[in-house]
Amino acid sequence: MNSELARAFENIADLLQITGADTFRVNSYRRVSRTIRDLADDVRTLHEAGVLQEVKGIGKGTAGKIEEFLETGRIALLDELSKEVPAGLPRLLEIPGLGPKTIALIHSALKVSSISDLKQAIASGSLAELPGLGAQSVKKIADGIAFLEASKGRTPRGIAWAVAENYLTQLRSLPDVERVEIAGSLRRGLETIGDVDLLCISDAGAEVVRRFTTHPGVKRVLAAGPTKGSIVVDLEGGAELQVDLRVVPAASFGATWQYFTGSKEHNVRLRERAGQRGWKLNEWGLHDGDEMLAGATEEEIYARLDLPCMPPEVREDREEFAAGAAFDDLVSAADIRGDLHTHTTASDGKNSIEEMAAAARALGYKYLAITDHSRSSTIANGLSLERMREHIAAIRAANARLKGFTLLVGCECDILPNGDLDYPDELLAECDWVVASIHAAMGKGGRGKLSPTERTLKAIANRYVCVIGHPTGRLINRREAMELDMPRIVAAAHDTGTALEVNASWQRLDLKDLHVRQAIQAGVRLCIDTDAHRTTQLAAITHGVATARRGWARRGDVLNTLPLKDLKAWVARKRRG
DNA sequence: GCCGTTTTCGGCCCGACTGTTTTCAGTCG
Repeated sequence: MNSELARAFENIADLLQITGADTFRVNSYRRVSRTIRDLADDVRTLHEAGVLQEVKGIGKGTAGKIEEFLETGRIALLDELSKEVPAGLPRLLEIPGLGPKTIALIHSALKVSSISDLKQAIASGSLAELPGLGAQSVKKIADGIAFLEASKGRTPRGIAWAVAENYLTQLRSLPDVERVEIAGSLRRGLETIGDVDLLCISDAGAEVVRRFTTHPGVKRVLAAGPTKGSIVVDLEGGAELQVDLRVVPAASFGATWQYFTGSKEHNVRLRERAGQRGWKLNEWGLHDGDEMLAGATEEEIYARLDLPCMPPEVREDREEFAAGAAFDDLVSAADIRGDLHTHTTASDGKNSIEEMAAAARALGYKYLAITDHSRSSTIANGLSLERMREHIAAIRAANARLKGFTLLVGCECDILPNGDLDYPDELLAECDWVVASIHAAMGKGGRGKLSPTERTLKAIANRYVCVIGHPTGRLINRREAMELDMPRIVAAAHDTGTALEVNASWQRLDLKDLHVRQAIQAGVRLCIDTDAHRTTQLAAITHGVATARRGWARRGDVLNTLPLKDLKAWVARKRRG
């Protein structure tokens, strides 16, 4: 219900924008849309409790429209706007470089109402003849269409991260470059990225930008000036990704880093706060008239505004400005003492038990759970009862050869379509650690089959199950999450003391940030695990940590920050029930 | 459309860049 309503308000905002409505009114609808999407509770619940208008950003007008939607399934304003504006027009807003004013112009002057119409108008030359548009603008729009069609939406963070690291390394090797950092949504830990933002301190801006834009991997150069360079690179599968570089003086680095890290909504709040004190905040610093109050570091900017220094992952204008919000003990990668979901060659992994253990040790871990697939995951070479018993012995033997590091015997046990676990309790009892996951039959259930929610609840009720692996089953940009009743699952996890996983694989990031927040607010423990199928994937823990931090997870919320002794005590308590 | 320790009207974040202009509008982050 929430996401449906959020989409409706987003549509209203798009349509209003094209019809030339007041920007502030448009922004109100966008804000309401985002607020509803982020809501932990169902809007219907809030409506029935009569507290809808207590939510910040929802006023009399939008509350009325929510009510209208709940009662009739429609919103009259949206219906009217949809009649007025051709269906293909809002899609044009997605074209970079093309905004509402130009869209309104080309629609009224040329009857353009879709991307294909627009392409024709470009080809025929009629677009270039419109007032205010010239050859350059038309080229920019044509490039924007090409980019939109190639980029296929947002880039998963794992892919964007690799691109960013490549350019970081290149830039850091240049002379006259003092510092280079990642900004933007990548720094904030988002699961998908629009473009990569890089920031550097240097006195030789033009030369740095020249080296950046002439790097062998560059496909197109969008801009190249003394302080800014912008390029497009190719990704696998024909997709493209934009990378922006900005060069700034050291005195402004903190302000610019803060500014280009965003989010936009967070920055708006921050500048409002500066304004309330009679100051001005921009990308160059925090100013009182001509006097610069802060700018070299982010810490001093937040401090001058009487705020805790906010970790990038919480800068979303959710509740981080609320009084008393503190972020000192958010979980960090350095807190993680072991990985509790990994695979070996015994099932579908690429490395041996010993190799995985060595790689985990190299990361500074104290323990590692080997959790290969259970018998029903035939496609993943799941282990039969007999093979699992041999595997248990092999893990124990490997562990006996290790000093100062512990291998835990585990399994990733399938949750079957009827909600039963794939191994009998006697075998689960022989394991130190049990991950239970759904891998097949992820549809709705029905015809006597259990729903994913009911299957998960049944698994949670088993005392040997320590954690539910990748609970929603989504694959970013490839497979939708299962339809789960998350409040029920979170409540059951809390009641039974079962943990929920934050799967750190960048294809999954499951639980996602908002679910993390729901879970920890209910007092549920998390495990941040990589689900590594090879040694190199263990390092991806950072993506899971970022996701957990976006959900405001503290060190104490995450089981695998515990020393081994405490972790084992936790398992023992869970088994006693 | 939302909001209020300048509170029911009149604000609502800010600057850079670009391309088309001859003083500025549109777009972006």
